[in-house]
Amino acid sequence: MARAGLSKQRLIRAGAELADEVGFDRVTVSALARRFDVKVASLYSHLRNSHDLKTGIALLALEELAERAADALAGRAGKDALAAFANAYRDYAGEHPGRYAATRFPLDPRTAAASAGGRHAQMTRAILRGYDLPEPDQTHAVRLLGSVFHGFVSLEASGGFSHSAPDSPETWAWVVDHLDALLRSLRAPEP
Amino acid sequence: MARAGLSKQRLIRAGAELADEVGFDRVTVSALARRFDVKVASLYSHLRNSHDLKTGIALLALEELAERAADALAGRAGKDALAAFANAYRDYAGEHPGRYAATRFPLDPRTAAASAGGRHAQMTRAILRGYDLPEPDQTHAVRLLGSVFHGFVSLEASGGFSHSAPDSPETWAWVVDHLDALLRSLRAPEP
DNA sequence: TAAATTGCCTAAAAGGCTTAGGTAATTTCT
DNA sequence: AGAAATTACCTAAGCCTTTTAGGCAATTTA
Repeated sequence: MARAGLSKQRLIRAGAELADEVGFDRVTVSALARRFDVKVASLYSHLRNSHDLKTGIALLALEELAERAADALAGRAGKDALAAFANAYRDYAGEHPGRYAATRFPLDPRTAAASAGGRHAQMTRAILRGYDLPEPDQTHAVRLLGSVFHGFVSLEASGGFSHSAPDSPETWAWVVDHLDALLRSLRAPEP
Repeated sequence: MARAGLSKQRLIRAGAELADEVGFDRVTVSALARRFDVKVASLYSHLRNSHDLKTGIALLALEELAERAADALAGRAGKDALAAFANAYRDYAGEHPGRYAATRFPLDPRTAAASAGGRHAQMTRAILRGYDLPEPDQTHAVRLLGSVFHGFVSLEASGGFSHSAPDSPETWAWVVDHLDALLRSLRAPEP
C-alpha cells in the first residue's frame, strides 16, 4: 500500500489551510485525515493530540505574521513604520482568517516563550523608538497598539464594520493617522 | 418522578454560569444536562440545538453588558462618561469571562439586529456627542473605541499583560486618558 | 539480504450531538 | 373531582470526534 507521506510539518501546514477555509475552531483531526485520505488514527503517529495540532498551527501563524511584520518594517521609521506594521497585521488577518484566529490560541508559558510572540513585542518597541517615549509611556503604548490592532482586526473579521459607511479601510487609515498623532504628542521633552 | 423544572431561560442562565466557570467554548449540552442531573435528550425540548444554546448565552451577555453600560453612563458626560463606559466593559469581562467571550459569538443578521448590539453602538455615539465630532470622524471614533475596548479586554483575558510591569489597570487608565485627549483634539471648530 | 524502524492500518472505548418515540406528571376542562 | 390534553423528561439509537492499543507492510539501515 502506498504511503501518504505525512509528517508533523505537512499536517500543520494543511491544518492551517483548513483553518483559513473553514475557521480555526472547526479544524479537527478527522477533517485533516479526510484531507489526506488516510485513517484518523494514522495522524496520531505525528501529533500527540488535537491540542498539539492547534498549537502547531498557532506557532506557524505567529511565525508567518512576525516575518511579514519584519519585512514591512525593514528600512522604515516613524509613521511610515507604524502604518506598514499595522497594514502587515491587518492584511495577514484578511488573507488568513483562520491562521489569524490561531494566533489567539492560548499557549502554555513554555511554548509561548519559545514562540515568535516575543518578536512581535520587540517590533512594536522598535516602532516606538522612533517616537522616543519615556517610560512607562512606552509600555502603555505597546499595549495600546496591540489592543487597537487586534481589536480592529477582530471586529472587522466578525463583520462589525461591514454594514455602514464609511468603509473599513478608510477607518483603518484614520486610526493609524491618529495613533501617530497621539504618539507624537507623547515625545519625551528635550533634556 | 419529580421534574427538574427546566426552561429555556433557566438553561441559558445556567449555560452562562458554566461559561464563566469553564470557558464559553467548553459549554456543552451534555455538561448542562449533568448540571441539572437530567438526561441530555431532555434539553432538546427547550433548545433546538447546541448552537441555539450558545446564541442564547450570547444574547443574554449582550443584554447584561448593555444594561451595565447604560447604568454607568447615566448622568455622566465627556471624559467621565468615557471612563465609566470603558470600565463597565472591562469590569464585566473580568467578572464574567465566559459571558464576555459569548458576546463575540457570530449571530446571524436577523438575530443580531434584534439583539442589544445596536444599543452598544448607540451608547458609544452618545458618549461622542459630548466631544462634538464632525462626520465622518464620529464613525471612525466609534470604531476606534470599539477596537480599543475589545482589543484590550481580549488581550488582558488571554494573559497578554500579566507578566510585566506596570500592571494592566494602570495601562487601562492611561489608555482612557489618551483616548479622551485624542477625541478632544478632534472637536469640530466653532462655526 | 536480513534486521530494524517507521507509517499507516483495524479495532474499540468514551464522550458529544441529535432525532424518534414513549411514559409519567401536570394542567385544563367539564 | 375526574377525564382529557398537554408537557416534561425518559430510553434507545445513530452518527461524529478523540484517543489508545496492537498489527502488518513498506522502507531504511547494516
